[in-house]
Amino acid sequence: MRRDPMPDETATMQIGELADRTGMSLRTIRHYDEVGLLTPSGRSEGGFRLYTHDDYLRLMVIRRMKPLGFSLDEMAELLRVVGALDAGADDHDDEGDGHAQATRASLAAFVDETVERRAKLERQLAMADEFLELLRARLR
Amino acid sequence: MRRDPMPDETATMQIGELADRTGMSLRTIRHYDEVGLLTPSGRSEGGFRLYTHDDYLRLMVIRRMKPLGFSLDEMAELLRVVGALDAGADDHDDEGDGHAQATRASLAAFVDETVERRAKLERQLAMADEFLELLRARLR
DNA sequence: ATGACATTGACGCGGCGTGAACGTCC
DNA sequence: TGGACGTTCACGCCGCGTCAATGTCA
Repeated sequence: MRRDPMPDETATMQIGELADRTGMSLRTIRHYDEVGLLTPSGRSEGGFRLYTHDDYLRLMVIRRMKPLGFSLDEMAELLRVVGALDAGADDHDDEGDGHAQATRASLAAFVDETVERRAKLERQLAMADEFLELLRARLR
Repeated sequence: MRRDPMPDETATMQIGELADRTGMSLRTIRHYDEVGLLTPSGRSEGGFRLYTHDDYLRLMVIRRMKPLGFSLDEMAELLRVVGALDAGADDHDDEGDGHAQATRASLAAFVDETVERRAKLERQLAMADEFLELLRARLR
């Protein structure tokens, strides 16, 4: 009934290592815990936050979302939706389950939002270029 | 001794029109006044802020800088430098004036900063794309 | 016992959003 | 005289940065 091969099945790391590997600050990671965006999978006896590889993956997803300007709440919601979709991935063939339907729908909505935000990012890049032109013109 | 042609030399507008034309909120424009980033060129008898076309241009420059994530203080400083450079534009040929030299130098520094920030924006765009891929993979 | 690493408060800050109460007047 | 437009407080919010005092132990 095992699934993964076996390399370091239960390996965990503490906040410092997670910070190094993701490039996020300690404070940021703790803040994500405070608001429930990224809750450590465990704690040591003494109370140290312990993060698994999955936690790491989750944080990397969050990191990729950041530039799009989603609020922490929105990120949490999106991750919840994706998770729900994965959880129900082993459903029977075309078993209606309108529940999963709704999940897919809201994910699709997120995709649309993301596309819009991506477009905005591109416009910002264009503005940045205009600005650079402007500055360089001054320098001759 | 006139310089500009003559269309509406002294025309001014109040904050609402400026907001419409630049796409910035009233609150934002007022805030820029509060912190000294964009001070209205005049006030009406009753105290209404009056903006000139130059004020409009300045705000448009600010707007283009925003995506780069400069702080309001940095923007003010940059605009000051550019202004100083323009003011001294009618100096004699190669008149040393090490003062203007310094101004050009700090402008060049700003250009470098801007290039870096632009690069960061591009990296963010790349992350956004990675994220979109990720989402779409979930949707099949 | 020491140092590297962690913990929980708690305050601060930038850049506005959002009223409320009130004055102006393109 | 009314309505559209403006004014000045002033508090609120988000996403952390930055101490400070203290505890843990990969």
